[in-house]
Amino acid sequence: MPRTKQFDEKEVLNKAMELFWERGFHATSMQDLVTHLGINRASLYDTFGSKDALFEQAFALYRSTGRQMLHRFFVEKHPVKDNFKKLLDVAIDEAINDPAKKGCFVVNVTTEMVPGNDRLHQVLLENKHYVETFFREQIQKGIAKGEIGNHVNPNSTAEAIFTFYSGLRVVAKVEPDVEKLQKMVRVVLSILD
Amino acid sequence: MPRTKQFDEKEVLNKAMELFWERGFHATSMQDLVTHLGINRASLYDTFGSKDALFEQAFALYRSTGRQMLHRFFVEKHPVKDNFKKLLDVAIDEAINDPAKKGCFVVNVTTEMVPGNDRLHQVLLENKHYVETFFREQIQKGIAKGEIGNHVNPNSTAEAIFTFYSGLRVVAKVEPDVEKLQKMVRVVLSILD
DNA sequence: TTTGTATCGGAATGATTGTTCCAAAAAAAA
DNA sequence: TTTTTTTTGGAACAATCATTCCGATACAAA
Repeated sequence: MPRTKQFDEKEVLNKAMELFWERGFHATSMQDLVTHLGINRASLYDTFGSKDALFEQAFALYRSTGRQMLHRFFVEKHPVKDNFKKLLDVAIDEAINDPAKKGCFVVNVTTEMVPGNDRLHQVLLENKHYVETFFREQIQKGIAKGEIGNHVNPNSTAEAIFTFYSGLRVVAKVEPDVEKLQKMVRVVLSILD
Repeated sequence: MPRTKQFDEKEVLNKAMELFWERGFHATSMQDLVTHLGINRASLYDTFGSKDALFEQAFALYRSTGRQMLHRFFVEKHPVKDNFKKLLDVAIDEAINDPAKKGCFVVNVTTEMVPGNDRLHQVLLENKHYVETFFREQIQKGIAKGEIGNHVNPNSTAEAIFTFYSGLRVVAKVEPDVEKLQKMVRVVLSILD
């Protein structure tokens, strides 16, 4: 009986994610969204609820796809350090090739919404622990395989890489210089030696 | 002849800096500023011009005091690595002891205003080069004094520390855990060995 | 004390904010 | 074709946005 939706919900959410990612929560108005998503105001509210709810869903989509990519990078048979290098190299490529200079949505949300939004703060904390745990496990595998010396502290090193990664996505916004960034990554990854 | 100002301009600018630093540009309204600074709306516009101009002045104040602190940390007679450690330790202390969790104003401005504000982007680029140059010079001094091995690349290592520092101030917003942060710093500073 | 000028408090501006509402349109089922 | 349900377009909402304006106030020089 109901009329069919004239737009693809996932497609629209993707566009909303891009806009929030680029401009942030406060600098993106519902009018901007209506214009860029190409759907009606009422449809936007009917489908996603509110600006806050839409933002939350857009951010959830980003983290979800981010985790999928993360797992895709870490190929079991490759040396662990190579996998980390790949992860950082892709971050550099993204920074260089994105004319919009969006950076990392997670980092952007951290600096914009903490303090002020406890709900998102908790999401960010969970995300941090998830990624750090993943990194730690990878380092432990590397140690077990003999690729990484057992003098390396898996916990602190995982946290260090997570932190450096966050910083990389900030500074790459300011100066997206491939060579500088790559040389820098090489220096930092020496903590795995 | 003119009536004397009933407020200290520097004091007011400091309060404006704190508010912008904590909430960011877009989430801080002129009404918020009028309320928190304790001065009149008209006085605010008469003294600082506009919201944009006030923000720019507040951000300039932050960078100015930041540079002063930077130079104060690096005591010539101390080992260079100790000076870097002190810099990062103070960043940790600030993160732990600031209940407002403001983070770093420079990082916040980077993620909020780039892309979108070319003027601030240029300021951020200049700031990056300034700090990186300072770091590089310190590392070169360390090498000259024999404290740091000459296999260390001053340029890339300076950039790496700048990047890690930026990341530190992001993740410390999410999880201000002293011990974790300190252990992490120790790991990263091993790139100077 | 008078005069001239800048500050002050607060109202008023027009634009934009997020959100709601409603009549019209459209599509699937009867 | 008729009925039913939802989407759609756009107007309308009150609140808030940055900014301006003005009469009243207050202070320093004359």
